[in-house]
Amino acid sequence: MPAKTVSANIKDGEDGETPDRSATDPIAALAKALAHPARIEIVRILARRQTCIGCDIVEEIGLAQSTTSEHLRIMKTAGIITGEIERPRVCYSLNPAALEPLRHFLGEVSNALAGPKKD
Amino acid sequence: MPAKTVSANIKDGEDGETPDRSATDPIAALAKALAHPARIEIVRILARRQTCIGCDIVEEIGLAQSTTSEHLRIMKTAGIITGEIERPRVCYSLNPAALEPLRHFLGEVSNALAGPKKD
DNA sequence: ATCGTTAATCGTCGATTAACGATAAATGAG
DNA sequence: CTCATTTATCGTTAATCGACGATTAACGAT
Repeated sequence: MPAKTVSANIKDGEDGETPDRSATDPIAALAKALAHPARIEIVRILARRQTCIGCDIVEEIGLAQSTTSEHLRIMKTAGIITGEIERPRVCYSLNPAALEPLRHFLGEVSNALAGPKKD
Repeated sequence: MPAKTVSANIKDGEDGETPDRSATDPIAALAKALAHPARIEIVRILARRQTCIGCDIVEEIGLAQSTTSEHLRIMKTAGIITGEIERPRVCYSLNPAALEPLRHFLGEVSNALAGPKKD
């Protein structure tokens, strides 16, 4: 049995059974950025008060400042939030557009079983 | 499996700052179950051919059988897929309803910034 | 110039994840 | 019964994650 690793078989546009993760990786990356209760909570906070927030997030989620900063960094990297510097504060805002690929994916999945008679 | 989440190491009744992750945890758990390219790919496969699949998934995603089985287990635990035993095979199916909380959450987030005319 | 506030970063530690091979269980075929 | 097929599970290893405290950087105010 040819055991191929997930990353090893992504070489070029070779034929055969190249799983083509180029489309699935961004979705997984988005899901990963949301895969923590504290980060979901942060998104909720930012959705509630769409005005930028500073260190209030730290207090509200009850984790250490450094830990919270790390969660913010992860979501900033994923594009889910943006941080506008306003020394010495940073105003965080939600960027819902970044979540669109994930939303679209979930919609596709639901549709696939709802009406697969389409061609 | 989620031994200690954020809410686990927060003392209760300390200063009345209980973040209440009871609503965010399920969302994060769903995101976590999707937070891997191979699992996204599996969902895609099952959405494409809504008929149950067996070991074809193993071939299609190109990972070892044991690794694939683990990914299937994770998504089964999250309720995203179901596995009907049909010895010696297992027919996997998608359960889109399980993704509803995550879909709803993403919708809420988008709406929050689209129409925050409420106060 | 010094202090206070706010964020980001570094280093560390324990827990979890992801991957694999090997093995076991269950069943249909010969 | 024996073999082939398919899946789940065990044990292991390397990598990543999540949390924290301590430190640093950048300002505004005194």
